[in-house]
Formats: sequence, C-alpha cells, structure tokens
Amino acid sequence: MAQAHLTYHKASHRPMTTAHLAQTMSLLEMNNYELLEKIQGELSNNPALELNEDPKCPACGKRLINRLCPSCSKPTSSDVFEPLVFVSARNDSASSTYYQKSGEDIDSFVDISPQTEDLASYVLAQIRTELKFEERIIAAHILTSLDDDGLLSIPIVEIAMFHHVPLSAVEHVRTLILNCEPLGVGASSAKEALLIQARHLFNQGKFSDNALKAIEDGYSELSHKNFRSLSKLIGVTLKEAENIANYISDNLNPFPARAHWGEHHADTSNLPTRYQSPDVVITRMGDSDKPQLMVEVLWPIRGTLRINPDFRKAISDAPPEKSDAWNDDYQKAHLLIKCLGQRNHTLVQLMQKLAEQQREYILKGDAHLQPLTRASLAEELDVHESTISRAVSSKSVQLPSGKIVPISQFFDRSLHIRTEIKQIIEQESKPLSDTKITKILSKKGYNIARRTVAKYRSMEGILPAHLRLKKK
DNA sequence: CTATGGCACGGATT
DNA sequence: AATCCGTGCCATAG
Repeated sequence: MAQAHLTYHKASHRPMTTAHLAQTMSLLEMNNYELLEKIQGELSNNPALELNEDPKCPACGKRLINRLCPSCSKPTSSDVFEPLVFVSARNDSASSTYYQKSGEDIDSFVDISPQTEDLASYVLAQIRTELKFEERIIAAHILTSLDDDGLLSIPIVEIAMFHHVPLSAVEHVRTLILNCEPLGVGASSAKEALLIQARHLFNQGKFSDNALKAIEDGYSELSHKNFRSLSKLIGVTLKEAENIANYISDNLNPFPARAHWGEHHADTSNLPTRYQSPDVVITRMGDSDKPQLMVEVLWPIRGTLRINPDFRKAISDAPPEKSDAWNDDYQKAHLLIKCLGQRNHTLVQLMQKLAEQQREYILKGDAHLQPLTRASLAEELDVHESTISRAVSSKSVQLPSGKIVPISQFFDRSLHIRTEIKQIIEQESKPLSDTKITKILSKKGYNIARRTVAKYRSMEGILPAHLRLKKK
C-alpha cells in the first residue's frame, strides 16, 4: 500500500511509443549476459552511442563506486543511461536509506567480469566477500587451473611458489573453494571431492560413518565395485556394502563440474543458468537483528552509456545527405538509453518488492519462503503480469548467503514444504514412509497428498524410505 | 499388504 | 494458449 518512498519518476505509465514499449519488453527479458551482447552490438554499429568508462553519476556528480551511485536517487537526464541502479530495501518501518560503501575495497571487485558464465567466476562469486585481495588472486589461479571435471590437476605447491606465499595460505583458499557449489570443486582427486561431499552429508546426518569410512579407506575397492573386499575392510555385511556403494553413487559426484548426477535432481532445466553470474545481488547490511537488505541490479559493462557529445554537435551541421541517417542513429541511441533506464527501473521495483516480501526467506533460508504468485505481485506493482514473467525469467540473484538462485525461485510454491520434508527426514530416527511423512505434515498444517510428498522427496534427491541409511 | 513410481487429468499460473 | 503442479488411480516390487 504505502510506497511513498519511491522518488523515481513515479509515472511509469507515461505515454510510450510502441517502439519504446517493444524494446523495453525485450530488454527486460534479457539477463546480464544477453544484455552485454546487445549493448556491445549497439555500441559497435551506432556512432551516436558512447561508453563512458569512468562514469560520474549524472545527477549528483559523484564518482561511481562499483558502478553504483553512492547517494543519489534522482532521475537522471535522459541522455545518459542511469548508472547501476540499486535500492536499499528497508525493513518495513525504516524508510529507505542509501548506503555508501567505503571505497577501494569494493572497487577491486569490478574486474570480476559479470558476463562470464564459466565455473570459475561462478565459484568466485560465492566466496568473493570472504577473500582478501591477495587471496583473490590465488583463488583465481586455482579456479582457472581446474580441469573439465572441476578437479585441480596441478599441485598446490606450485601455486604457492608462483605467488611466493606460504602453502597454508593457498590451502586456506582452496578449503573455501572446496565448500562452494558445486561441492568439491578444486579437489585434487575424485576421492577428495567425494570426501568433501560425504562430510557435508555426514554433518547433516544423512551419511553413515561406515559410508564415510568406505570412501576414506576403501576408495579403490569402491571404484572397482569390489564389494566383497570392501565389506571386509570396513567390517559390514556384503549387502550393506553394496547399499553403501549404491548410495554413494546415487548421491555423490566425483566430478564436481559435470552435470548433476542421476536423474533424481529435478532441476535439470536449471543447470544452464546455474553457473551464470547473477543479475541481481542482495546483500545483508549490518549485523544487528534488524539487518537491511540492499538490492543491487548488476550492470554488465563497466561504465555507462550516453549519447556521444561530439556526435550531437556534429548532427546540427551534418551534410544534408547524411542528416537523415544521423538523426536516425541519434533517435535509436536515445531510445535505447531510455529503454534501458526503464528496464532497470522495473527490475529495481520488482526486486525491492520481492526483497520486502521474501525478507525472511532471503535472511533465513528456504524454509521461510512465502508462497507468492507473479500475478499478485503484478497487481501490487501495477504492471502487467507478463512484465513480471519476462523480468523474472532467465535471471538469477545472489543471496546474502552466497547462494545463486534463479529469481523464479521466489515464486516457488512448494519450496518451504520441501525443506520441511527435508528436516523431518533429517530428524527421523528410522526411515519414515511417505505416508507417515504426510501425516506429520498435516499436523503441522500442510495438507498435501501422499503422492505429492513422494514427488517432493524425489525432487530433493532423497531416496525412498527403504533405501535410506539407518541412523545410529 | 505396504510403499512407491508412472501416467494422465484438471485446475491454476504464466 | 501453453505450461506447471497437485493428485488420483493403477501397476509393480518387496
């Protein structure tokens, strides 16, 4: 209801030409990667456009930090593209405040080019806040030395010597990397990758110590499917050994960079987007119990777009035969800049509302996701629902936790129930059947069918009750 | 007989 | 109009 804090040109319903509308829509659909291509294309064939590399905020004149205007929220002159748009999402009571980060530290992140969608930058994005500057270089070295499977093929001593740092420093960085998604990247062997993943599951109680031991001590037996000697080695029955081996091959992946294992994980469609760097970053400000959320809409290029001032001068005394073409270019450039502004404006509004409504989810995790439909959000923002759909599709957001998720995740209707199920299973003392889980859920107020529980369970990659390992 | 996965249908969402 | 999602029914495995 009350949304008086928006100082933007409130009337987004101002008359638009059809060209304007169409272009805004198509821009809205693009994620950063596509946007980059688009912009580069425009830049190279439209002389009226110019990239301003060391941008000052057009409205307040301050130097932009990390493509971000530290203090101004005023509408900008329409000749210049608005710099990186950002919003600080208030927590209900507090009115919108803007946050200025302190200089250099952040500046050096600029060089992580957001357009790359390879594994290296994906991982780097997850840990960038935990790394000091020198450590980032090491991290980059490690990540670029990964082979196709996501394993580190060169010895870390080499890296340490190359940078003249102690081995422990490299090891420290590598440890951070190991625990990133996909779990186990940067391991020096398939065995190590497995161990990392296994320990994670173990800590969550989803892994027996026998299975852990199987990997640690009996890796070669395991990989040769030599169950008999494996069972002797760790002191379990043959049957159990086979179970363990199956469980491992179903739930772990010795090659972190390869696509997901098995067909359990339902998010195969997500995979292409998973390694992309995010289009939006949500950061948690302040460590109090009332943290603020800052929403940054990333901008794929360094610098801002504007009309080339020289071109503008030249246009008035253009030779008559060129005049039309030049004017055309000018119009196009002008339109593009305007549409880009519109795009980001929409995106900011959208993300701000999202951050506000899904605050709990962003801060506390999957279990707190509120069911939310694009339609209802569209109504609140007073835009067409297809606008939301476009904006949301094919974009991803990085949460304060470092996780990168597709924005469509915010509209997942069942995620909170799925995590509820995960918890129930984690806490179970002996494997619960789907029917039992259904009952427990209905006591907690979730009325869903048994069949649905089964679906959710398999979505989460959890094995059926009779195949689950017993807890101690 | 119980626990699950497959298929397909209808309603909601996009 | 196309797609996604929850569910019921049925076949199958243990």
